[in-house]
Amino acid sequence: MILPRDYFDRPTLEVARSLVGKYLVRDQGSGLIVGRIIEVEAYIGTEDKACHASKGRTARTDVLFGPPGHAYVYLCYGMYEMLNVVTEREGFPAAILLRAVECDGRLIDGPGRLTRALGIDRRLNRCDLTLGQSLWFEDRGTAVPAGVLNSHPRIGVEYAGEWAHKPWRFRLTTDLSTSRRPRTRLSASKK
DNA sequence: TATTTGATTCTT
DNA sequence: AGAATCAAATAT
Repeated sequence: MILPRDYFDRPTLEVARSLVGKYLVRDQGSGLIVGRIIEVEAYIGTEDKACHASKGRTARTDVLFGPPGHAYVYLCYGMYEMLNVVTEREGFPAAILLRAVECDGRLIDGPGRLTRALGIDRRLNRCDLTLGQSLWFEDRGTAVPAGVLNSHPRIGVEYAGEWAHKPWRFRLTTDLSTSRRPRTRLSASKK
């Protein structure tokens, strides 16, 4: 079942937690790429200094203020495309960053790697993700067992002051994901 | 108009 | 510890 717009029209933390374990499906015309969502981060409102919408409504952040269920794709560090899905009612800016998926038994760990693996770039910015075209989310009925969903502080947002340590990153504990965690994470703790 | 800085990843 | 690489934000 394709996740409909109503699914994303809810409190962002609720959507983020429930999105882990769901599936991200990419259609580029030559077969589907399906990834089970392992890790996401929530960015919520203009108060959240880590959220791009904290800078106000600009050409870049406009999509965050729009209706839920749309893609927010932007370039980071000059080389990595970041995929987000917009949440909450129109007028309230919030989104969820897709950080890791499991694809054909392989862990694709990192938002830049994820978009590269699925062939996602800024051309998909503002696309409706509830139509079942190009890119969408699916609930395949697989339940996430209790106790395997952990929350952590978000990555790379040390500049965000008190907002930096909010536990708005959600990650599934799997055999795959526990094997190769840290390192790139530690380097992000620099100023 | 110029400089700084990231929702990162890969190499040394 | 540093490079790669660029658009948006901020300073000038």
